[in-house]
Amino acid sequence: MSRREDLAREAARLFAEKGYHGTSIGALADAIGVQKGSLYAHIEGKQDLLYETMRQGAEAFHGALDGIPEALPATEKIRLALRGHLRVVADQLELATVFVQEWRYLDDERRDRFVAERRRYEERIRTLFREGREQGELRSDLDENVAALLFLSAANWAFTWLRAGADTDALADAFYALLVDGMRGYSTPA
Amino acid sequence: MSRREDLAREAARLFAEKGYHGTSIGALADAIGVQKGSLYAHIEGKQDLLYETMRQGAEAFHGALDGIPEALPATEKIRLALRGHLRVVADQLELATVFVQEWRYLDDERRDRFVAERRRYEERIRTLFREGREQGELRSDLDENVAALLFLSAANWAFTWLRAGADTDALADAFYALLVDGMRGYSTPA
DNA sequence: CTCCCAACCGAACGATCGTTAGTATGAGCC
DNA sequence: GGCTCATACTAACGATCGTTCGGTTGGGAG
Repeated sequence: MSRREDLAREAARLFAEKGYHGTSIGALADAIGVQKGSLYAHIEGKQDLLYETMRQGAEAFHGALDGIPEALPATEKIRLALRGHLRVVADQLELATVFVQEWRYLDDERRDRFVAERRRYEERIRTLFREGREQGELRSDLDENVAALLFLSAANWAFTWLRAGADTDALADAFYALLVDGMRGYSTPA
Repeated sequence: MSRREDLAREAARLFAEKGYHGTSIGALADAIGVQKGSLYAHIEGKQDLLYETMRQGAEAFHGALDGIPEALPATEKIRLALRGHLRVVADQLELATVFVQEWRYLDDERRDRFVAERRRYEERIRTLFREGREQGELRSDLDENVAALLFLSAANWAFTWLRAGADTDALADAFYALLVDGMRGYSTPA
């Protein structure tokens, strides 16, 4: 692993723990075991490290969606999307934490780009629910906006309670079952 | 409104927008229209302002739960709890934003107390779902932990998309309907 | 052996941070 | 008029911030 990657990883760890503004370049240098001035051989500035983290995060989350076969039923794609999202969060908890919490400290231009990327992700999720309704898998009066919002709430909040090593597939399936079948009725009638 | 309350409100606004570490005492003083040294006639330190915000937040959220009659069916209490939570978020968006995002910057002792308060809130929600299951309103195989987690995810994520003035009761009911009846089956069979 | 080059050091920069101290103003009360 | 008290000002404090820069180091390539 290159020194630059070391740096980015340690930065993500500290940003997740103390926040972007709560993490000083000096503290980061200490964590690496180097004088703070030395960091500038690898980065242009502190913003670089935040941006790098966000870029990796966006890639990871979109990548998880990309791995889902287009041909599957919409409900199955929803289940796999939830699995994928939770897996990314658990596998790269610090990355996910920064991704959800610290994006607003990107400088203006980069923040705009980030928000656009996130919108695109949300739209991909919303599309799954619309698809499920239109193809008769989900109830015909389903509001895809509310459904997607509930999905994304569960997904985006996961960094607060998920721990590395958790069985994210089982957790995702539990969430999925609740979303699809509800808390009142009995599970999937045959 | 007292000067101190002005200060707390403006601090919450800035903390919500820029984060605790991203908001300087100087910027806060500017927003009030006063020299930064003058603030110390009203506060002991910057931490005070954060703590004050958290205290108000905890009070608001617990207060919303307190207003729910104990005698109602569990499912109805769940619906009202969701209504209450979203109403607090929409009515005091900046307060809620700081409450969810900035609590980790409290100093150690206060943070511990905050986390305990939040745990208590989560436990109150979990209890509602357990009650619903035990009294036969909700399915007998319901995992109250997963159910409460889904509820709290929707509730805690709301600050990111809710806007002041929204019809939070309608939104809460839409969430509630989805949670209880699911996305697949048709709504409440008669 | 020499040269290169990435990595790092050590010191310093100006800016900004949260906080303190001493003083001034002005309204309300006796 | 004298007194208190909340409010605010000005100036400065030491600490820390992100960043810059000239010099040093050490291992690999030629």
